[in-house]
Amino acid sequence: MTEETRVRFAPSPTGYLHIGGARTALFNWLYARNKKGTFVLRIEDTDKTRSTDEYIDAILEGMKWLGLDWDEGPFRQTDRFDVYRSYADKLLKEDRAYYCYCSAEELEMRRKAAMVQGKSVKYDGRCRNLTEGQAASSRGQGTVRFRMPQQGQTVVDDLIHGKVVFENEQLDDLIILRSDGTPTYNLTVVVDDVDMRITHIIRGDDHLNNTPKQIQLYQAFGYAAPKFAHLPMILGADKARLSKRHGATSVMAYYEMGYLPEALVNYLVRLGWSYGDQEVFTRDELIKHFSFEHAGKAAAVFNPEKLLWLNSQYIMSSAPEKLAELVRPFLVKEKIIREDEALDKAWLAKAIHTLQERARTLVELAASLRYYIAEDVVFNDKAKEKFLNEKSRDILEELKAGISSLSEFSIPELEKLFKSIVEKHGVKLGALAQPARVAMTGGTESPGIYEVLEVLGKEKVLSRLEKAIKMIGGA
RNA sequence: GGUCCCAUCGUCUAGAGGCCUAGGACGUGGCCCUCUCAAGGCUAAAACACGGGUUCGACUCCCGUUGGGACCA
Repeated sequence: MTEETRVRFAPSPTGYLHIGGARTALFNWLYARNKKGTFVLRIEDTDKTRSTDEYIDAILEGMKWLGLDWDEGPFRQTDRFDVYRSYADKLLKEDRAYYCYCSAEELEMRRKAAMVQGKSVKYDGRCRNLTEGQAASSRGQGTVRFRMPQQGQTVVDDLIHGKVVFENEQLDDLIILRSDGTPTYNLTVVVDDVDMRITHIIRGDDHLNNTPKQIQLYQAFGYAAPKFAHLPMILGADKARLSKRHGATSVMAYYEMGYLPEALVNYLVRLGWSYGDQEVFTRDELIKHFSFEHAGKAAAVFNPEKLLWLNSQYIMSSAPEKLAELVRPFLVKEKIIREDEALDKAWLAKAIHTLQERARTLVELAASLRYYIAEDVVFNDKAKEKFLNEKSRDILEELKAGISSLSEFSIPELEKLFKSIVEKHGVKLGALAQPARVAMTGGTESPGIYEVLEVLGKEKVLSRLEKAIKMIGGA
């Protein structure tokens, strides 16, 4: 019987869920779902000065929006200080760890000296073998260091990079407890991963160099090291690590900009993973096909253009009824409807159906819904000048007359009417469609004119034509 | 500075020695469709960092160089 797969996402609540974190969470989630394993969420909040509850909520919110549900947690490291302490005590008792009384200033000086001499800047082991007497003199304010083996090699078994070999003599006697007794990152992460029985550690490759030290800690505690998968970093256009100055990095900022979570997920997963030539995936396909065999090793540049394209693909293929729900907050935000205003769902879906292949985001969708929903048309000056003038008055009059006497207000009937008017005047369809379009929408870009008219309905169409004709007359 | 990682079009990537005249996608240009804008279709330009090996044969394997990145901080 094979062991259950257990993975975890372990963010520090020192900021919102950002793109890089979301990608790490996503790969963990996909791996867990693919293996029918367990996805654990752990909040690494030991840095009390920078961690806040607000950020914890923000991270959970981001994960929920992306649809990354976890099976256990969220656990908080601040609840577990006693556990870390007991693991450290165990190492101390077994002489796998020792007290170190070197001050931060001394260490800094020696580090600099080592760097100048071109030597490895690791701890020089000064307090490694202090006698009881030597130690007793300053006991109390020391840090606790892990006694790293100095011979042999440590091998990281990585699902993406293969076996990565480190010489143990390069490994530092890392500090596991600070002089105030608080645990350090390398201790908490190993203790938690041991306690939570994590089988696969999937995280950014900025942690690869910490891994051999953690493996040694695992072994000191008497456990076999888990498998690792170190994901490449996500970079900005300038190839520097993605950060605020590259624009939106918070996941929820993409919600605000009108992105669908499916699009972001799809984009993020393709950043460093592929499945042949396929670009667009359903969630089930992602879960089914996901594996580290197709994961890349190289850092990837975040490309907002491609994300936007993917979003437009998802908007195009979404059910209008679903988009109607999703676009609502954006309609409110754009002040197109009031917060308590009800809209006819079927009608809204019909309107959206005409717009979904021209809106790349929900924000754009909301913006173009304005001319369907709002009472007054907002005219674009150039469009008005070009198409609502003396030249178009007669033909618009005729259109208005034709429409009011139409027995059936439908797309085929409207099309017939337009064709006959155009034929009679000996002009191209555009000579009628464009003025009509401006009269209906205020601008020159819209869905097909018959669709626009049909969505608006006879009454609104007639009143907008009336208004346009009046505007021309008054000019 | 030491250690580790990485390297295919501008970007994301396919490629597990002959299938490569290096494929797809985004973006960009052109054409078609067309009532506008989109969508869609067709099409063009665009890459194996460099140098050595190994091999009958290297984008693919090995070594080095260069360049990027991470960690130690």
